[in-house]
Amino acid sequence: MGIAERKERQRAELREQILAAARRIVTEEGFDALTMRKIADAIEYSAATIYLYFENREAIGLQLCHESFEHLVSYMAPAVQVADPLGRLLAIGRSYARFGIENPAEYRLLFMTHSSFLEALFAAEREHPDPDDPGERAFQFVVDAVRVAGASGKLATDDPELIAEMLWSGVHGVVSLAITCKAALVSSVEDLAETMCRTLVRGISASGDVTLGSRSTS
Amino acid sequence: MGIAERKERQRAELREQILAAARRIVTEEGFDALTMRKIADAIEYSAATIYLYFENREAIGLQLCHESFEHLVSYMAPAVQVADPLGRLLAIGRSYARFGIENPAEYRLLFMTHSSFLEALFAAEREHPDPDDPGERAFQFVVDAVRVAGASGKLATDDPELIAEMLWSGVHGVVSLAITCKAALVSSVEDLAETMCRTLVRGISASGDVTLGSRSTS
DNA sequence: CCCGATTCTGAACAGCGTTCAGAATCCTAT
DNA sequence: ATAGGATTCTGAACGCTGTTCAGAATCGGG
Repeated sequence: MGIAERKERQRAELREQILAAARRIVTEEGFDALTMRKIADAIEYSAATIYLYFENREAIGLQLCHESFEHLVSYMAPAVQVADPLGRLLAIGRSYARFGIENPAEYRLLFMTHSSFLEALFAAEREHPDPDDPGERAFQFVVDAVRVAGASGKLATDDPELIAEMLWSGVHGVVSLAITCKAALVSSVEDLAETMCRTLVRGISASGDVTLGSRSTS
Repeated sequence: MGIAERKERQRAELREQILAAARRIVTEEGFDALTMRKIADAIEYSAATIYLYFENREAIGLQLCHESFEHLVSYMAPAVQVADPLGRLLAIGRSYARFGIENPAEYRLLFMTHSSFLEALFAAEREHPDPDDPGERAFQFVVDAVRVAGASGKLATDDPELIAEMLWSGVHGVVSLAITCKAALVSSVEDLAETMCRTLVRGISASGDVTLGSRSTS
């Protein structure tokens, strides 16, 4: 009964084609420009067909988000190799910023979309907790790093989640502001991100002066 | 010849009605929900009439932005009364965050809209420089405060604009993240904003320990 | 009171997400 | 081989969007 397998495979393939077309459009023109009819043209099917594979436009965006979260994690993961607790936090911040700068469309989709996919993702996570969820992994990754730094007595404060969210917010601020309007900033995104990471790490460290690794330590 | 005056007054009044209706819709439902036909219903004119008073939907948003910038400045202005340079920076950060938290729709319109009114505002500012422009005033306000702190020798670094933009980015990160998805944050926006302001000021200050004013110093 | 200028509107255009009846295809069972 | 049910696909439509424009209505100076 290889027929059922083949049909399922074909179904999965078309689904993948839809996602590929959608991702291309989002990357090139942004999520607002993602149109069902545009996808339909790209895959050479009618627009109505897409609804046999995805509930609606939102569902396509959500799936793209899941994949982009994996992408983000792949940027941040290497930071665990940095042994020094504060250095690791610095490395995480830098890699997060680099992801946003190098993949603005994905970043916008993940963290800056009006309909807020993040909201939907976190709601889903709350209903069906899944430690393997990339979003959850990414956040826990930061919290853990803060915990390690706290345990080593190098932090001035002791609220891992608060500090993790502050670090996230700080770098997010740089990236999102740069994406929303580069014109409003005189400094380069790179300088801004680097300054932000260093300042935040310096601000949370127990001792005033911190030995900050070289900038290439991303 | 009071007729011309009256006509002009009536014209200005209708224009104001359009803006008032638009502001109400944006505040209650967000900019995406701002529809020409919705405004038309509210002011009891046809949708086409609006185009006699504004070039397009974007122009209405831009005008609302100008007014919201004034609103933002009114939040930050009192911070000049804080004499201590670092305390003033702290006060500015707090008041900026408070504006965003208390006026999320306005904040979103100013700094988080896809079409980026900020971009348009800065482009206009660049063509016709106007020191009285609220946006320009707001940014210069922060830069000046950083300069004062730098001149008093209380800063570790010496690049006023870079530092100003980093401070802006940091608080913007907190506010925008909270607006995009409160659900993703465990900490309260208020705690996050306060921690961010304190950490950033601590991070840029020359001496490690900073005497931070009480939280009510907004 | 006329007539040009101003002000306003209904209808239309092209585009959007989404739905649905029906056509087309495919696979199974006889 | 073929009948027929399930699956897959599509064209047309609905209601919505921003915007344009010809023409109607009003207004005010001469």
